[in-house]
Amino acid sequence: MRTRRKSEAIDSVSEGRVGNAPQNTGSNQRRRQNEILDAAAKVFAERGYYGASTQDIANVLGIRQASLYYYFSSKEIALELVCMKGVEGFFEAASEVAAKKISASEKVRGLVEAHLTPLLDRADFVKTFLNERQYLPPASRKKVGKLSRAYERVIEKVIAEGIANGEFRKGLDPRLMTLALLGMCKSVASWLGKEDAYAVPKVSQEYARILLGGIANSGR
Amino acid sequence: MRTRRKSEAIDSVSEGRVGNAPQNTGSNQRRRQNEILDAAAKVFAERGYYGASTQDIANVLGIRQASLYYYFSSKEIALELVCMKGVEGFFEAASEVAAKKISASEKVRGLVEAHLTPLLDRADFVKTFLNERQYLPPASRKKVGKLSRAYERVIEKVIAEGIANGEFRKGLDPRLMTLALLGMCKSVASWLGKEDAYAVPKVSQEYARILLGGIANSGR
DNA sequence: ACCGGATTCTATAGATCAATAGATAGATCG
DNA sequence: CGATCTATCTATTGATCTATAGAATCCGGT
Repeated sequence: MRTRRKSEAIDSVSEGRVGNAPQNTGSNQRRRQNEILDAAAKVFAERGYYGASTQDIANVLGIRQASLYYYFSSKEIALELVCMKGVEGFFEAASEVAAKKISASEKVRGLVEAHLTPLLDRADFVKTFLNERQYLPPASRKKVGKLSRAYERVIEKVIAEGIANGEFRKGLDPRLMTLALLGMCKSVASWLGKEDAYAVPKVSQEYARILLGGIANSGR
Repeated sequence: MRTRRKSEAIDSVSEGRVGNAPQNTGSNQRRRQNEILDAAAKVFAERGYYGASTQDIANVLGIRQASLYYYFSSKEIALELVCMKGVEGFFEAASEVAAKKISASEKVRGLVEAHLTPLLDRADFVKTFLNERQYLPPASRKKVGKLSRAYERVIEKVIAEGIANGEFRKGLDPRLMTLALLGMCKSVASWLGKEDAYAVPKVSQEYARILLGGIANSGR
């Protein structure tokens, strides 16, 4: 069924309760919700939002497909939550780096590292955010996009700052540079773990170096 | 229906005939096939392979869903053809650049340009190749992956060559650098047309400059 | 041991999807 | 004018998908 809504099931995300389940005495429910989200993230990251069925998610958990709906009122809401968890932290981490009293170059290093580090422990959420957010319903996409754009603006500002203080070259376009940085980093999610010679610390170090100094042999 | 096959419909791609249609007197059929492919590419690029229905493709063309099967025996084959058309040319164009008698730096510039230029007139095919090839059935994925890896090797070789002749710095990892270049370029497909301040020539010039010299203000 | 809420299950609705079968309109050519 | 080929149509099949309804089970507290 594509669109049908009549019960009092909660459709939007609010106060951690997502769906029509009553709150529990302890935090068991919250814990279980996170397990379900983990499974959803895994399946979304692996097969894409439309390629993944709610049945697939249930299979990961070893429960029945319908049982998912005790926790989530729709597949779309699950996607929204996974995407939010995939993007949240990016803005904060980047803001922290940007606020530090270090050179713009060092900030760029920090930004790359901050972008790649979440791949270590939340890869499925990050990948889903990066690749599947386009399939969110408009309202959710707006919410996620807002966070996303704020994050981009932090990066742009660091670049602009570096240009202003002479650290970066004059003609550089902050927006285009931001897109370049994000593009480079985004693609890491797709091959990390497959290209097993490369782990996050090495990649972030090397990528930052490329962005800052290029590949040319300027030394000696 | 997911898997059903019993008629003599042609399942694999061979000699331009894809499906069970008899060949035409003229090239009308070939032309029509390309129109259908264009529509499929458009829809795949827009909504993803699983997010796009054969009905969507038919709607673009103004014909009935079932009519598509006169030209293509399955949705998967259409995806394979779109992906092949999206990747074909990359290897050749890159090989041409690599064979030129120019410096490695100029080759990198040429490689970036060669990667971004197809976005001008085949954006939907390229996007589908980049984002949807993962959903190909194993046999097709292998075929596409082969071309894809050959392309990557051309880039790696240019980088390695530049390191060997001292143009690029010593510690540089050709594979990682290739992934960086491809990542940067791949992401362009997702925002080109939306970030309307940037067109392909400007982007490829700027991206090549970032890769080669970085963003640092080394001059003066 | 029992009660009541929490959680999962069975069963099914209703919709959509890819693909097939066969009919039919249109063109081409004798 | 009739025959054949081309391209599209109508109609349908069977699978699969999201979501709902309501029954069954589990489990902690008393």
